[in-house]
Amino acid sequence: MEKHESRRAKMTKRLLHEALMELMQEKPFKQITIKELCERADLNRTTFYLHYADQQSVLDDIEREVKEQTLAYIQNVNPSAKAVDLIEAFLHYIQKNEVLFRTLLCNNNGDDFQVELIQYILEGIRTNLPNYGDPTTERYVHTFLMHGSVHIIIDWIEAGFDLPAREVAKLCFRLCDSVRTM
Amino acid sequence: MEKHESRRAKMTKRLLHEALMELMQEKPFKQITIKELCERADLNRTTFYLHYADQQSVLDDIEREVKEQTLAYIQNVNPSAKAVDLIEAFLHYIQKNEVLFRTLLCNNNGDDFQVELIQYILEGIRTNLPNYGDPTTERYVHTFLMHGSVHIIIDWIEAGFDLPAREVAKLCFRLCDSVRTM
DNA sequence: CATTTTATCGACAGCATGTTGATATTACAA
DNA sequence: TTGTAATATCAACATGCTGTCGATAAAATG
Repeated sequence: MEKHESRRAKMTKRLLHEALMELMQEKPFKQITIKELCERADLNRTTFYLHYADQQSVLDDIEREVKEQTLAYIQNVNPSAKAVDLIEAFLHYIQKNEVLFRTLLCNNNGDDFQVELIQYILEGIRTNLPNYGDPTTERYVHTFLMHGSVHIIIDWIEAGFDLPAREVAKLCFRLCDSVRTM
Repeated sequence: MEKHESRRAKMTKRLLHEALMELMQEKPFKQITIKELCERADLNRTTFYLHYADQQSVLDDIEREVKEQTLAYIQNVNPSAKAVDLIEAFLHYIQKNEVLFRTLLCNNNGDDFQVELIQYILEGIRTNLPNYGDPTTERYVHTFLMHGSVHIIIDWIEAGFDLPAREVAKLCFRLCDSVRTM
């Protein structure tokens, strides 16, 4: 009775995850009701409450999984690779899971997943940041670089990958570098 | 009968605006109900539906007003001022209306007001952007600079204005400039 | 097979929603 | 000032989603 709590339960959660992702491609997250989510997942509404409190909890769960899987993917890349190569690997991973990332990143669901994910990834990659002596200035520069990079990636997804991943990775790298040597 | 549709109506809308801003300082926008909003504004719920369809419409109205007023303020600054001075004027305006901007900018209400406002303002100010020949690259650089600047400003508000407005303006300007000469 | 977990079902009260019709109040204009 | 149109109020109603309950059925484990 250690793991069999997770035989059917995992399947149920998976059904809810898939149903939510489907619905999020059809309408804004705020408009999705629990009732509707259960109908799509073909589950009784009572069952929902055995696993989640509300829609946001389901989304949180999905986002947590995606973060973990993405980081795992990046870490499997040759760890001696340069920063720009790691960014490129990240972008390739996004391309391979286009619908997933488009759904999660390319609209404002009211949470901070956009920044959280990419910050999570980019901070693992983090190249040396500029050192201005003043920690306040450094904090602002860091904010600037992070959010700038985040939105390049989001725009890239929204534009249907109109540049090769390598070009985007190089551009991000150059932009951050130009600030470092400012 | 041309403008008297707006004598009491304007007041009603103003009450709703104020009530919403109050509530948004107390809880996330998503949790605010129409019923609650009307109670706070001391208005009958039926009256609400004479003016707005839902909470988001009220917020849209507020955001539109703030955009207009902010732009008007910026445009009253000496138009021969340098870009960095216009940015500084913008930041001073934010400081003078701290609660307002903190409420509207410093949480994810699920709309795109953050970017819209600041992009709206900064594009009026727009200093020459780098010219790379390639319009796609230019678009990405523009995205990078805009969102980077937006979030410096948001962080600055959240940090309780821990730098003088002039310093933040200069920092934004320098960061954008370092990219232009990249 | 027996036990525990998980899923289903029907039902329920609670609450916010959006609308309606009747009525009162307000603002403006003649 | 008074009449008229616009607004605001009020009570009421049907509707839909919510969260919870108890009882039951199905499924997984050992």
